[in-house]
Amino acid sequence: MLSLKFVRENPEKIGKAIKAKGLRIDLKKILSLDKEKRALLQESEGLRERKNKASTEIARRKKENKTTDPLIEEMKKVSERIKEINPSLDEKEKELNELLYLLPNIPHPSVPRGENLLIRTVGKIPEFDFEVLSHEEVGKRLGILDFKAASKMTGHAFSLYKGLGARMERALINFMLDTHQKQGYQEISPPFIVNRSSMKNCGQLPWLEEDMYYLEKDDYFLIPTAEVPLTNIHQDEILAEEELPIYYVAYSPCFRREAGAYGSQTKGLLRVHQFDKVELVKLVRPKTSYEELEKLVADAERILQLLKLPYRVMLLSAGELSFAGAKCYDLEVFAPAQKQYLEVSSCSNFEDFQARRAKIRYHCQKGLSLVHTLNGSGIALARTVVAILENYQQKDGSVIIPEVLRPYLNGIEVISAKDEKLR
RNA sequence: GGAGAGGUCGCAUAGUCUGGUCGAGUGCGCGCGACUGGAAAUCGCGUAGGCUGAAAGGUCUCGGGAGUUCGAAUCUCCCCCUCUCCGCCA
Repeated sequence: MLSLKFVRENPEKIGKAIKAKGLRIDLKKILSLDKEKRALLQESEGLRERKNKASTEIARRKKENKTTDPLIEEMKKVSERIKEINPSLDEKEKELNELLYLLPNIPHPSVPRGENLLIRTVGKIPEFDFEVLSHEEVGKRLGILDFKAASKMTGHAFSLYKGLGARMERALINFMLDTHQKQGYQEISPPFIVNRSSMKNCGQLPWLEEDMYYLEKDDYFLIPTAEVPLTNIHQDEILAEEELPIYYVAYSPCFRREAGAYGSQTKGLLRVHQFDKVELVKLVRPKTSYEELEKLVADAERILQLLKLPYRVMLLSAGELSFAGAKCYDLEVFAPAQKQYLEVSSCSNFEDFQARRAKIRYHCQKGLSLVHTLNGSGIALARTVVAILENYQQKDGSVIIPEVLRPYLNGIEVISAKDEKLR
């Protein structure tokens, strides 16, 4: 969320951000509401001042056994006036607050206006002397992916991993957690269900409610990413400066309804309602946050480098930026059978947008300041599996297991249809 | 799910019965200072935030909300959370 003060002083900037993100918000209404609210607040506070003064006066007089009746009579009237004003003040405040929650973050000046910007391409795209199969086909032939079973027990766009498929999934999770943990991220195992305010704090709400799995009985949500629990660990806290920066890593399944996404990229594992992900979250001092963003990207990239998968880094344009993000790099892994790059990580700096909502502050020389929050996938699993199956496939239908994963799989080097025993 | 006890300024607690000099006492912690060769101990001062304001100040906040009252941390109602016991359960 943006501060009201900022909104008051920078309506043009916000207008631009709203336009870039394709939202419809009545900014003028916010500004006029703010004015009205402040006028009412002034009157209300003046009345309260009188009330408080009279109150202590009444107390004193009572002690001295003096008459208080005229004062009480007067205060009855003042209280009535306050009660007259307050409902409309509350209403205005509430309305204003709701509108404020709709405002997106402002893109950082380094964010491109038009197209996404290619920052770098890393790794070699493999060449095949045979026809490359899609991950679905590879997975089906090896018996490690079973979409039919998943759709029977649940529905469309769910996945089921079997045997070495399931074990590779687990290996990937452990490999990623270990790698990041060694880089200084503290491992967290959080709830996968969160309440409404945690979702609001991260900026998932109010715009994306339709994309969330919602547990109506409890007013809870299945997390769309571990960003939500991780970012909320310190909600409503004032941290000591020495505690920063804080780095967290967590594995979680991610639940997304993907409302309205039917038809686009829904084959196989490309877009599913539940996928595993290892997530990185940082809480940092504001002046270091852009430096920290670059390091975050590097930390996420390391996973792809160690897996020896070809990928590219994109800097998202203002239009592609998420609601809460100020700057975001996407990591996209190359999938040969798809003949395209797949997004496996978004690394964003939210500046103080989430921290303001979550009230995460720290003591600094100036007094109190909001922290900056960042997060990035490190990395999303389903599409990584796509990339492994497609990049590491061999002519005979088998798939070589990336070296770094072998220690997590009892040294197994290849997934082959013949090796039933291994599974 | 049932019964009980709680939720107060970093932590621990006082205040709630008996409404008013309580935005709130004390201890610990922390900061500054004194004492010291230096330190410990001791002593003094300071130490929650929001909004508003140039500042002085004003105002709001004692888990959240509603109510009673001239006046609510304190009384009433609803909700949330924590702890203990019981039930259920991996």
